[in-house]
Amino acid sequence: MRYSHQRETIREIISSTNIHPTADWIFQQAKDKIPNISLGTVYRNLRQLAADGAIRTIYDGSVARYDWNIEPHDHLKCRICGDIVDIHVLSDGIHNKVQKQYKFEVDDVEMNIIGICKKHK
Amino acid sequence: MRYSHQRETIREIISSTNIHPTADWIFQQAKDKIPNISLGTVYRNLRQLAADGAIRTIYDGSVARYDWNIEPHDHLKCRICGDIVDIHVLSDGIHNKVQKQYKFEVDDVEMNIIGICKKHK
DNA sequence: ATAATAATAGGAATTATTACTGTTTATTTT
DNA sequence: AAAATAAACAGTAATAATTCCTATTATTAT
Repeated sequence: MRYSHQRETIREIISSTNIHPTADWIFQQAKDKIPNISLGTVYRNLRQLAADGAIRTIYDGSVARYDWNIEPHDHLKCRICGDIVDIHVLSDGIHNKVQKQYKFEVDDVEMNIIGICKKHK
Repeated sequence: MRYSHQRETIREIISSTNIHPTADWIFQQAKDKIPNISLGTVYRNLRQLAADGAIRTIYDGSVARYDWNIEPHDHLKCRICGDIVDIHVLSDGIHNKVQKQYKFEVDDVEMNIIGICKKHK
């Protein structure tokens, strides 16, 4: 993958936040640094970075969000404020259990816990 | 919620399969029974049935699928054939752990395990 | 410095989903 | 049983997220 200023900018934007931004949020931020960057460029690079394992794609309902944290972890999503927080609750045990019990080769485990965060209850 | 023939047909179609169908698949099936049913009707009823707790909405990447199984359970998704299978691996322990550790009121836990099923490895 | 080609901007196209509107139909009231 | 009410409908337009296309630009190897 050849170097590109646009891609590096996108990578930096994602790395700088914990909000698990959408493509459009990233696009808005990127425009401050590269005024004529296009949305297609953002999407193409997000796809490439994810394929490359540099970032992780997470799904919030049906909209894609991006996470710089590529370590195995889970998400807590508040249905009042929409905040998504990284947590780690899943043990590696599940990975092995599924592998054996269902003869299923596990590549990725995505767990999203939806509810109400402490600020809103 | 007033009775409707369309809604009952949609409910039956979902109940009759384990493939976790998309709205469009349900629409195609429904047309065999009600030739002039419209896609909007399918979407409206899916939303109502889900809000009512009669069916569950699951997200396969960014497309919505529907599941008649409303008991707590998890999903195994094969990235070769796309099949989604219901499993139950998550203990209630996680629910309680999150509740206490993060003071987060858990409503729903969605876990999707992505990998390769035994037919394809 | 030049050639080869990956990446870009800008816009059109696609896909999934929701919103709108005049009509139909299930239920309630008379 | 007929009339009134409003929920649900079909058909279509609109929206949102994402991908595709094409002529141009930028990076890298020679």
